[in-house]
Amino acid sequence: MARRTRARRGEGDKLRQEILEAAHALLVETGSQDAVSIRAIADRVGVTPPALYMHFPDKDQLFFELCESYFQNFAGALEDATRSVDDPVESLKRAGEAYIRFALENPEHYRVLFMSGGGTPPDRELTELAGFRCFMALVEQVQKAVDLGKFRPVEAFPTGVVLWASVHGLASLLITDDHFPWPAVETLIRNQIETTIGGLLA
Amino acid sequence: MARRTRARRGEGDKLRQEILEAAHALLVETGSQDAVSIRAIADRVGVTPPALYMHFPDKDQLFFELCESYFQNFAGALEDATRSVDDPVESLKRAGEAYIRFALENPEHYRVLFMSGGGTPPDRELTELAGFRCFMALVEQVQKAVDLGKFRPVEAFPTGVVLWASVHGLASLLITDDHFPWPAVETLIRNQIETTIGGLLA
DNA sequence: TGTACATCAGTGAACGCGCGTTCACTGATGTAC
DNA sequence: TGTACATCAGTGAACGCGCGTTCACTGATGTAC
Repeated sequence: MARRTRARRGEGDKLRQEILEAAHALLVETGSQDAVSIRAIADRVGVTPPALYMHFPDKDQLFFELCESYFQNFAGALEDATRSVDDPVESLKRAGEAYIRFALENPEHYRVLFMSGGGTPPDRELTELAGFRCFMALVEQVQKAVDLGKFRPVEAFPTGVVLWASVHGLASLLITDDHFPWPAVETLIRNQIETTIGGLLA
Repeated sequence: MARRTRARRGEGDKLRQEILEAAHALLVETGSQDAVSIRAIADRVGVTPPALYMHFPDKDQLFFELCESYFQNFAGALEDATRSVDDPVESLKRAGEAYIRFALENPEHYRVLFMSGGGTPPDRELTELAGFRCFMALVEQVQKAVDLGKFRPVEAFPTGVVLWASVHGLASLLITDDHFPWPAVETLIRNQIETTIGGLLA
C-alpha cells in the first residue's frame, strides 16, 4: 500500500475529495455499490480504512454523497439539452435523447440512480425527490404539447410515465444486456423516441 | 435448526427439490441472488450446508437451475397469451401485456432474468439464448404486421427492440421504484402498449 | 428368519477469506511563550 | 529565534460477522448370505 503524505491542518477536504473520487472509480470498475468496500477505497487512496471515518460517518453516507453528485450531472445533462427549446415536442425529443445518452455514457451512475432497486434509505429519498422534479418538468412539456394541439388530448401525468418508461427501457436494456446483437445505437435511440412520440401526436 | 429425517435410498431428488424451493423462497424474500447464501438455504431446508454439495456442484449451478425454471415460466406466459391469436397487432399487444404482468407478478424472477446485469456466466447464456428466441418470435409478428400493411414499413428487428424496451421500461420502473406515485397499473399498461403500437400503425 | 456387511446421504468441524467498524495510539503540524 | 506543548489526521491491531467450500466421519438404510 502506497503511503501518502499526511494532510496539512486545513487540508482535510483534500483527502475527503480523494476518497469520493476513489469510490467513484471503484464503482465504475465494479458496477455495484455492494462490490466497493471501504477497505478497497482506502487502499486506492493510500490510507488505512479507519481514516475514512474521519470524513464520513459510515459507508452509506459516503455513497449517498456520491449519488448526490451523480444526480446533479444527470439533471444538468437534461437541462442542457432542453435549454432554449421552445417547442414542447422538440424539447421532449431532446430530453429523451439526452436521457439515453447520459445512461450509456455513465452506465454505472445510471445503474446506481435508476436500477439499483432497494438502495440505502438516504439514496432513495434523494433519487425520489430530485428525480420527481425532473419527471414533473417532463409532465409540464407533455401538457404544453396537448394545450398547443400537437399531442392528442392525453392525460399528462400517465403519459409522462409512458415517455419515461420508453427511454428508461432502452437505456437499461442496453446497459444490462452486453451480448444481445443490438442494431446501431443511433438507430435505436431515434426509433425509440420517434415511435413513442409518434404514438402521441394529434 | 430443525432436523429432517434422512432420505431413503432412492429419494435423493426429494432433498434436491426442497433445496431449489428454499432457494426460490429466499430469493423472493431478499430480492437478490447475492443475498441468498448457501447457509441460509441449508438452514431453511433443515440440513447442514455441505449437504447441498451432494446435489449441486456449486452455488452458481444451483441458481442456474433456478433461472432455467423461471425462464420456462416466463416463456410459457407469453405463449399462453398469444396462442391462437391470428392478428399480429393483437398478438403483439397481448404479448406486451403478458410480459408486463409476468414481471409484476414475479418481480424477483424478472429481476434475475432481465435486470441482474452481470450475472453468472451460465445464467447469461441461458437468458440470452432462450430470451433471444422469444425476441425473434416478436420480430416475426412485427414483420407480419408490416407485410399485412397494418404497420408502417419499418425494419422488423430494430422495431422489435422498440417494443421490448417499451414494456421492459415500464415493468422495470414499476419493480424498482416503490415510492413513486404511480397512476393505476392498468392505465399504465394500456397507455404504454397503445402508445407504442400506435406509433407504428400505418 | 437372522446376522454381517456395504453403501452413501448427511454431519460437524474447520479452512481461509473479506467485510464494516471500534479503539487506543502516534507523531507531524502548528501555536504560545 | 528557540523550546515546550496542544492538536488532531491518520495508524495498527483487533472485534465479531457471514461467506463458499473441503474433508474425514457417522450411522441409518438396504442387501447378501
